[in-house]
Amino acid sequence: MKQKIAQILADVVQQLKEQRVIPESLNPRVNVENTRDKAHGDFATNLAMMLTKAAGMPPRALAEKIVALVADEAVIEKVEIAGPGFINFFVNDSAKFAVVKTVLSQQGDFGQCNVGQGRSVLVEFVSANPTGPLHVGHGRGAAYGASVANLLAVAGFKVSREYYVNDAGRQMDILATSVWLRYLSLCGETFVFPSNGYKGDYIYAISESLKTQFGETLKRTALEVFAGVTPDEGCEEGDKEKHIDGLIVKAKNLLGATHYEEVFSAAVNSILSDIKEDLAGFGVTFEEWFSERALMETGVIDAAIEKLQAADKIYEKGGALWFRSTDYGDEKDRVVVRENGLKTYFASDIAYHFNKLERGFDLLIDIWGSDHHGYVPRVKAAMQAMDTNPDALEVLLVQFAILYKGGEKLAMSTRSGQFVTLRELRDEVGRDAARFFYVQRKSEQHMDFDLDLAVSKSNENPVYYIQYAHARICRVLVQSEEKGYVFDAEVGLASLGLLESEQEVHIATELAKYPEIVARAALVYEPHQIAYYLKDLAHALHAYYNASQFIVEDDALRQARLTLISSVQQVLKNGLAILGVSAPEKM
RNA sequence: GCGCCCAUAGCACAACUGGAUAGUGCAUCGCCCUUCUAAGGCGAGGGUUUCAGGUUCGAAUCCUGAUGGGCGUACCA
Repeated sequence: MKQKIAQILADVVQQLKEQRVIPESLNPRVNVENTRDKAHGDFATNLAMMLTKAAGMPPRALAEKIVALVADEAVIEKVEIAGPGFINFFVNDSAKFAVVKTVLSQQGDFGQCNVGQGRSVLVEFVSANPTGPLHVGHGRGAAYGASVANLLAVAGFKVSREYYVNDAGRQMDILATSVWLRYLSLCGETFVFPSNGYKGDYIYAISESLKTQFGETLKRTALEVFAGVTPDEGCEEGDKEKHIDGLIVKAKNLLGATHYEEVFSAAVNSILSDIKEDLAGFGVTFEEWFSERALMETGVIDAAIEKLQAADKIYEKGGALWFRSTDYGDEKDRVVVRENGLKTYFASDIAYHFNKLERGFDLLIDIWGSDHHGYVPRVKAAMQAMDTNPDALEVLLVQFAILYKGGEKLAMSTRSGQFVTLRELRDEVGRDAARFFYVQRKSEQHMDFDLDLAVSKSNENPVYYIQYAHARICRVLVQSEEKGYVFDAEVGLASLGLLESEQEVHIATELAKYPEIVARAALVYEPHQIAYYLKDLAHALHAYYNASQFIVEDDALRQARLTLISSVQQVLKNGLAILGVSAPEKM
């Protein structure tokens, strides 16, 4: 309907050009909007106001000229000029109900569009280091990323979801060493655990399975482990960083490469499989778990550095290799290979993003915590230096959720082991409520997450309001059957003309908005728009439910009403699916 | 210091990306269950969109400045 009006207006613009009211060269964007106030009709355009300058006449006068040119269409009841020069279109009620048939014939496909034009997109999200369980801070990125991916898929993109696994580097060595030290405790050794080690309970769990698997073959005495290592902080001349690094070296030397590797992979695999399970339980799945180690071992990183060297984008200073990111507007140049010969995380990332494009994706979407925002310019710089288009990368930043409990702000640190895990949140409020809660707001908006509220008053979560609307429809349809009525959508569709109440017309109007909401939300990566839309649609349904009885004796009227609400049921289901929320048949 | 993000009702957030009288939920107050689930509906109150300028037919939205908050500014990951 909206497109139809846009088409009519485009024709009008053409005629205005022929009449030389506006210059031939002008190509105005024709805006058609859904009106907020029904007094303004169903659709409105600001065309007259936009062209007022080019035409050299006041907006209302131009509007009159435009209205005179609008072709007669059966679906349009009347056209009015209002306010400063808006042109309002009033659509026939019967035309509004046409959407019901579309919904019922397209079913799960209703709302799909082709703004993606089949372009392939890689959505990388969560990508939390496998050094511990996911906490509620990761939850937002997970819920947002999964919804964005679903949204893009519905909007006609070919979507792949990927989790980048940082299974290399110092943090992983700290993890492996922490696990090994806990294992030594289990073997009866006593010592002070390093302040910079990982202290969560899950470390013990891994150590225990290590002990089950290897017995005491990995045991070394605390004396030989700590001999010659820089003391921990708190001691004289102590340094927590040097302390843990010293322990890592000792772990590697005392265990030997093979055994160290066994501890290392036991730790990573255990945590990673826990993360996978956790995310799956949250309804978040990935086509690919991309390993940083694999990137290193297959020489992709070295190849990337060589490519940059060949392009003269790398220089040496102070024993380290630097990338000239300032050539591309970054604040300063960045190290890719450190003085000690180790490559930085940034080096991996250059190679990783290059690799993504080499895999043939047209668009790359990275979802990062907003604390990484300073990282965007250097990655884009690298892409440019690698001779790829930096605009192919879209970085979506997600503000961290600030947790409150009992009015207090909660500090979160993986290292200290004191945090609320995503799993705990799910256990407390449930998957649906958590998924919905996270995507209710714009991603770059700060979010206050009051745990007490989430737990104690979970009924306040609007997700129940939407699910309730869906469940109500399901129950009505079931009860209609139980009363011996046979639902026949064909009869219902033929009888839609009987529907004329305010609530019924409103529902039809809402249903018709869904496809364009999806398209718009997808283009700007804003799943919260779907959440808000679903609230509106649920509200329209609840209002209707209270105003009219659906299961009535009059066969045609009953069929018409049931047809209308079953199309609402379908759209609620489609929308909730994008958000990863279930559509229960009863509550 | 410099850079990025944010600021809307008591609270948490929307506002079709520049449109008409700024909306929704919670909270507050009043009404509606012998009728398909009251996890619902109907209604009321609540605003100088942080402040000051600017751009134009028109600004919560764009520009400049100020104020307040978050984050970043590593040869960490």
